[in-house]
Amino acid sequence: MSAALSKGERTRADIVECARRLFYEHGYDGTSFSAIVEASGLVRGNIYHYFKSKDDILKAVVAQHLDEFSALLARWERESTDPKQRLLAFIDMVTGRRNDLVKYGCPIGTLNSELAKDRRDLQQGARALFDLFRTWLAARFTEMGQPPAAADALALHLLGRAQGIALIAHVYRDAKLLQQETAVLQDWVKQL
Amino acid sequence: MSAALSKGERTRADIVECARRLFYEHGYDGTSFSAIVEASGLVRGNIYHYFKSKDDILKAVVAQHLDEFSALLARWERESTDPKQRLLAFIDMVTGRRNDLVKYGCPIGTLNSELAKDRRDLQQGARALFDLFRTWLAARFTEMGQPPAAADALALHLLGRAQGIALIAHVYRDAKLLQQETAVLQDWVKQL
DNA sequence: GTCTATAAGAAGATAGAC
DNA sequence: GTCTATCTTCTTATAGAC
Repeated sequence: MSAALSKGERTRADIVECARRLFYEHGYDGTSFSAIVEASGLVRGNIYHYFKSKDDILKAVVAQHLDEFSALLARWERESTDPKQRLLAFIDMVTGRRNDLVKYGCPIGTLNSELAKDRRDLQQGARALFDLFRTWLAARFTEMGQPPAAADALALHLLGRAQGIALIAHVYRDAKLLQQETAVLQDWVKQL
Repeated sequence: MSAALSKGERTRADIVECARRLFYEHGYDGTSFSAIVEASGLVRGNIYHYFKSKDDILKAVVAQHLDEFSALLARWERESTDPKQRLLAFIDMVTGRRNDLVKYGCPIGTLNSELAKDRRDLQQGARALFDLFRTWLAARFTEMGQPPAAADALALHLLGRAQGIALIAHVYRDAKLLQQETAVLQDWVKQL
């Protein structure tokens, strides 16, 4: 439950939301500052009033992602107490977002992949999004009786499988491939 | 066995090799034309004598990749007639290249991932690199008695697993994670 | 908090001399 | 085939009026 936003806070949130969508659809480097200007309906100077640089906007976008995914993970924990069901909720997210995944790839994976090559400073922040899922998934495997090291390995395994599926589906722009592979991943979870 | 190259052909090949390395290490968009100029030791105008645009250089880089990977696949076919051993050769490539994979990601995966967002024209050419492996891997599953549709699905599954491993290892810059996950993938192949 | 104007540099690409 | 010089456009960022 968040408090009502002041005008300034609303403007700031609007900028972050526009940037989040543009960064996802076109990549960080592929999104010019002017594109954010146009999408937000504001003017250049105004945006610089809220953020001192484009890098700064990305940091806010990553923070927003962290908030939203944290809320999602909390919801999955509320919706079921069975660790397997919780893991399946993770896979359901992948199938549920298949249209965007096919068009733009995984928002976390493509962002980290882009930043990892030449913007390691920014990637370090974006990697927190991986850590969020990695930790949460590992906790589910711990619930299933796995010791810590094995739980972390299984979490990374699942995360990697999901990333591979998203990448292949993105490269081939094919939702059927995504469905086909998530089914295999579901079977893997069920037989654990 | 290739014929000796003329001076012009050598210069052209040098440009492609410099660009290939830069595109891999810094991404396509992250590599400026000036960077290719400096790395090749030539001057701007000279490079434009061989390629009419930066996009054109990328197409030549993709073509070179296709040549090299085709040669690699042919070698794996010579080195063993057992389909499982051939699949394991594919995984051995991943572990063998772990240092570069950790630092720069998969040359095929990161290139396609970058281009798929906003340069679909170029990505279409780069996707041929995925098709090369997809077709070759599917042929191995066919050798193992799988019908065509299943062989293709298994090929994409293996390709996706390898991509996921490369991405995770790249994001965390961790060769141990790569080793850990390739071991799991080897086990999967062996139990087929 | 909003806006205009502009700085300062880097990008890809071209023309034309040698 | 090699080179210098330049064009145009786009980039992020800033200064300062209102």
